[in-house]
Amino acid sequence: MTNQAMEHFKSQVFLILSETLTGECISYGEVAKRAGFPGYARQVGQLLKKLPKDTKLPWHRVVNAQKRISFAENTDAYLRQRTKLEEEGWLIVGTKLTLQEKGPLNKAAQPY
DNA sequence: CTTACGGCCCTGG
DNA sequence: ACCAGGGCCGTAA
Repeated sequence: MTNQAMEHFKSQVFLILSETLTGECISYGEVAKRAGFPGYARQVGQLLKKLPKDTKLPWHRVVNAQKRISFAENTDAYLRQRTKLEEEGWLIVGTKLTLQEKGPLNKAAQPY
């Protein structure tokens, strides 16, 4: 991939990210696909990894294709993501943690 | 439910 | 040029 393509890819990823709303979640592969680079899921991960910790982008809304957080449970990165997702209405369960099945909330953000 | 494998494609040593 | 290692993915057992 040329540098220019990378730049494009990068900006597309950030754009897509900025467009994912509260209560939604998207997979790495899906982001790559929408960005016009199917198969570049791992690159998406690498980009997110470099985001400044004070970023406004909702990096936590990106999970793997199995709807699981892609961090080991013991890590703090895992904890940060989990906390954020729970704040947005997601239910995270089990030792291996799974995200709630029913897609984007739409009307779900409100607890009751 | 779980692990194992092959394929994926950039980074950094 | 080589190689190892990732915020991955799909399939198969």
